[in-house]
Amino acid sequence: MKDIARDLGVSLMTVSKALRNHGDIGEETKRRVLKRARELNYRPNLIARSLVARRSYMIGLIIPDLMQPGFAEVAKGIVRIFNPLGYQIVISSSEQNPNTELREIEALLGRSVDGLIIAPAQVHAREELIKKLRDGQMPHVLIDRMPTGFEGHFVGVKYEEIGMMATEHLIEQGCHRVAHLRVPANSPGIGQLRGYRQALAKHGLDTRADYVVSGHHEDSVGYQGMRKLLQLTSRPDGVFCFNDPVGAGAIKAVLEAGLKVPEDIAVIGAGNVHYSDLLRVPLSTIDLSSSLIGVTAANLLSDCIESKNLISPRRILVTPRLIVRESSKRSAVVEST
Amino acid sequence: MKDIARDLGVSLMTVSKALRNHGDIGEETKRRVLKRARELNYRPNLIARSLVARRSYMIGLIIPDLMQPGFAEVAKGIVRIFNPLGYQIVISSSEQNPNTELREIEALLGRSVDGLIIAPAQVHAREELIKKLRDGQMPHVLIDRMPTGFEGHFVGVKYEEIGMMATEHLIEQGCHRVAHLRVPANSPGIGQLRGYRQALAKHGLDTRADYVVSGHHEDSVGYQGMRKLLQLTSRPDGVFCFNDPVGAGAIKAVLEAGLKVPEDIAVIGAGNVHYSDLLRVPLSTIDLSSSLIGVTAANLLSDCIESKNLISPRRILVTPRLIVRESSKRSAVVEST
DNA sequence: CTGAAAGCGCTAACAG
DNA sequence: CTGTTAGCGCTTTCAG
Repeated sequence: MKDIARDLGVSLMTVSKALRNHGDIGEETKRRVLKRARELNYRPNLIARSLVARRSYMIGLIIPDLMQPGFAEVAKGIVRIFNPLGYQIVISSSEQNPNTELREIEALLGRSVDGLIIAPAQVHAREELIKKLRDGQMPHVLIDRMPTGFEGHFVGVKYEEIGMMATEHLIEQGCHRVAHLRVPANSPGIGQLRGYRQALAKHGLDTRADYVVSGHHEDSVGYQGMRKLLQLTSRPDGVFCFNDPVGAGAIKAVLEAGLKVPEDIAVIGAGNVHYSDLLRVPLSTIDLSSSLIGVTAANLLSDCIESKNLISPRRILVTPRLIVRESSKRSAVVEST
Repeated sequence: MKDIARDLGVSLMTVSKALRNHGDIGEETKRRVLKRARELNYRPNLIARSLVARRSYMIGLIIPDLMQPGFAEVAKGIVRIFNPLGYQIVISSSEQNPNTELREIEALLGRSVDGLIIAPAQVHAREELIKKLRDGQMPHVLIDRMPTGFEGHFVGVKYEEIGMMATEHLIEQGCHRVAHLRVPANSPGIGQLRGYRQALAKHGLDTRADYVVSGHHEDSVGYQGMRKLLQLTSRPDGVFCFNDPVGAGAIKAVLEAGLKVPEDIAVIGAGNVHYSDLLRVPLSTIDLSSSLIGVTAANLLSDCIESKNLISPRRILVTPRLIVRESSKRSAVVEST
């Protein structure tokens, strides 16, 4: 920049203004500056600009795990909104660890990002997290899980509605003994369980404790949990699974036992991972619109950043969508009976 | 920082040094500074630090698509190496578009990232890309695809070996008519095709043009392509698929036609996406160790950044690994015959 | 329309 | 061990 000014015999300021076409500048001068800049392959130093402008045009994103398809989708949605707006995304992974999460937030704040989007590692967020966010003046939006005690912007899914929708669908397909395979201790899981119970109550069905099986690892709970259910004297005829991988595992267990899906046992998952269509039995599921969550959160955050006066906390819940595939399609059976 | 200095009656420099425990500082003074810093909830401004240190502790990462499981895995590997080293990752998506890619590189350079990891959008990279990277003094590593004419660091997979390995496996399982379903026009695809042909040649089998079916969309080529193959008078008895989704589609088509996998037609994919085990028929595959690619690239880049004198270009090829599941397991059949 | 002065928050290099 | 001086690359403010 100094070089350009020297070469053209004008002041630094003139160049600076020309480069940002900041009004008050001669047409002719501007053209000359721009031309020389291109020749010199000039590239503005965003770091310096950030320092004085107090605006970094960076957004911090913290998620528990990049490889969980849902979060990758969320991230993609966010990138798609912010990149064109001239923002870059700084991504960190909390690895499901609240301490790492806190450390990464700290690092992002130090970088003076313009805003923060966080998918919290835990429902029971450390008080520090809540406090740090509340007291700081950093715009932020939480997504996916809503930690207890948090009062700011939030974008998520109606997890209860997922449970409700899935369970009700099974009931409508003629299931009378609906079980639930779950991974406990996270906000989605709790909401889904609640929805499951509500649906049962609504249709006058019993909630049996042994029909709810919890496991710790997504990978195993579907298969192992289903095997447990199969041993019950009063075997369930429908299973609502926490997510699609669990559902896939459940189907595997049912088929291995020589039973049929959905005739003997109907199965539904949640998340609509894109391969659900290719399973042994195509899996019915509830679509969570993760990408929409990302987009919505990004737009909300962008509003917060632009608007001078702060926006009062908004809670946006995206509506889940039922997707019916083979694994729960019993209506034909019911009709022909 | 100024506040701390004032409060303690010391100079700015003293504070600065204490904060970074930069030798030459009194134990006592240091403790006092650190204490006051904590009280004031001081957080160093990394932007300012970057400006003078000419080191941003940020790494730029550009990938074609966050949602492709392979790239998410790569990204995770990179994050896992760099976060603990105090680096943050700025992520951009090229959306498979060379222009966007160029624009994002430009943006990242402007931010003075310390290094760049790029999974190029195209094999035939724009000359601009090559030139920009070569001429700039920005450390960089390319991954996954190696653009023609590029001469810097590269980390990828031996795509030929994938084709070779998969095809040879099918042959060893007793297949004599091995077909290949592919998505053309990208570097992995070309390498795999070459490996496929080499394997056939090595075992004295014909390469029939109608056994190689190309499609444009991953989602459809597996299913549609397989249907084409099934109509051939001399039907193949083994199919090597470009990746697992294609393989899953192929299996679907075979089963629909009333044939059995692997007895009538054995199928193998590539990529080892984690659900391959849950398909109608568990899919054999070649594991690409995407995570290892990320880790390797990150380590290499980190070396480049640390070392003063530049490292001569390195090409690292990760070795793929055969994973045998139901979809290709015919040996039992062969043995019992 | 153009430019001179001051400073963003921090640090490297040296002098006390 | 501590402090002074200078400046990173850019922008804001205000005076020509």
